[in-house]
Amino acid sequence: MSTAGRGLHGRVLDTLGPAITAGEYPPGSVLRTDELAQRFDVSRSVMREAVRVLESMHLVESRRRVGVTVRPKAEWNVYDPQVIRWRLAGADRPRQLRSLTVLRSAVEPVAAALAAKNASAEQCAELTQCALGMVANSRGHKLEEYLVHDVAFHRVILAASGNEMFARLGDVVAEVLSGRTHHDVMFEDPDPAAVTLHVQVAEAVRAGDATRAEELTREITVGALQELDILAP
Amino acid sequence: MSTAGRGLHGRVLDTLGPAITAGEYPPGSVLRTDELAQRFDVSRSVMREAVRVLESMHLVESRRRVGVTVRPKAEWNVYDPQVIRWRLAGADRPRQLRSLTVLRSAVEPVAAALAAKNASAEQCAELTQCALGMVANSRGHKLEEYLVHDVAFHRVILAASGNEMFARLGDVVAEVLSGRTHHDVMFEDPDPAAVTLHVQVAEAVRAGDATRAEELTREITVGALQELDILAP
DNA sequence: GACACAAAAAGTCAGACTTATTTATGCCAG
DNA sequence: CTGGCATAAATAAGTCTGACTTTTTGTGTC
Repeated sequence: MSTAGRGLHGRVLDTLGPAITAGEYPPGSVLRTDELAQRFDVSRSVMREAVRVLESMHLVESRRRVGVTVRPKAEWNVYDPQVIRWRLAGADRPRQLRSLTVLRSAVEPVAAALAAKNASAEQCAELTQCALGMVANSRGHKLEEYLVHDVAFHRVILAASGNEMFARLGDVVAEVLSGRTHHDVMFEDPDPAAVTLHVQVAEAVRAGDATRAEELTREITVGALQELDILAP
Repeated sequence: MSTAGRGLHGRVLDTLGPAITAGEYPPGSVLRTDELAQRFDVSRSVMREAVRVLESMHLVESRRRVGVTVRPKAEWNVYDPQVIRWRLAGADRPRQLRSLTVLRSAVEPVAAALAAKNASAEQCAELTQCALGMVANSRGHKLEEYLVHDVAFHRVILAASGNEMFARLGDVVAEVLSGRTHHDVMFEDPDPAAVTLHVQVAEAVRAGDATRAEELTREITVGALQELDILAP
């Protein structure tokens, strides 16, 4: 996955992208194309292509006579899937995971409400399949199988909302869920209450009950927030 | 604004980007770098940089021996500000505006709730200033002045939430509000009820009342949805 | 049907040249 | 001597060209 070896400029990005997003170069740092080309042992043309990509992500700004300057974090295109992956792979992974989980808590309930209104018969069936798959793997250390169905479930909800902006957050949710299972807090088996909620959401969507689907999904996301101790009582 | 004349490759993107996002090239269409370079009268190096940028936006995919193929809309990085601008400038502007408004309706209430908890004294003051500016320009055909304060208001809310993902949606909200004033439905003067709601949100945030700030903001975004006839009663 | 060959297009590189921008210089006036 | 302004130099990105490499696909032959 990720940029992969898609050409030499991809290799350069694989090390330069994570370095910048990790904050190794403070905002305002100046890099020179020629120097970078030497450092990575590539031609200037290749390095220029890499810089152009970083520039399109608003990670850097290239100006004549001054060089390639690193932009402050506040200007980065933090919704770029590549940037998200780089940051999740880096040191501030926990902070990133929190931001994304909060975003989920805002978006998914609304998406579920829309899905209840717009989901096709196929999508309803798929949703039920996913929920059943979660139930089937909710006990007995089958975390990987559970994760697959969990990710699929949320992807279907977001896609069924009919809103393309929501649909494109499927990858983000997948990263968050995957991260929770693989790196962060994840108990032996998933919370049975959460599993039940997913089943109920599938039912609500099939029944076309937008309010109920939204409320149930909100409970799911609240649970995700609590797992990360995001809560001000 | 936008990519501007930032080099020759920027010029190329200014016409190629809008063309692709407008759907002029159906998904799967094949472009050849050399041909494009000739068409735009630039060198292959410049053309390659432009293609790299389009590739990083997931608008196209470059493969050896086959060429530069246009990706299906579902794979585009629709959160890229540049892509958003291109699409807003094109034919499916109405659809795009609807998608973004729905996104707003999901995000802004949650952001307001967080802002009530996290906003600094300066941000509270700024928020009140914006609300007052909206009131002052709510009557007498001062739409431009009103817009400025409206945009600033929502930017402060999103920034004060303390969540970077929310904060980066400031530009998106600005585009939506600006679009509403300049191109789409906008009555002689803003809805007085909406103006009042903004003032009340500012008060709620200052008072630290998260629930009230969230509910009031939800009313604002519901109004925005109604303006675009997004409602299934 | 398997394998080898040929064509096509992107990918890479090296070097020369252009252009914009910043900084330093130097001149004249106050 | 100092301040400001025009001019010149230095610098790094930007651009172009042409030759070469590599990968992938399609084709044709055995």
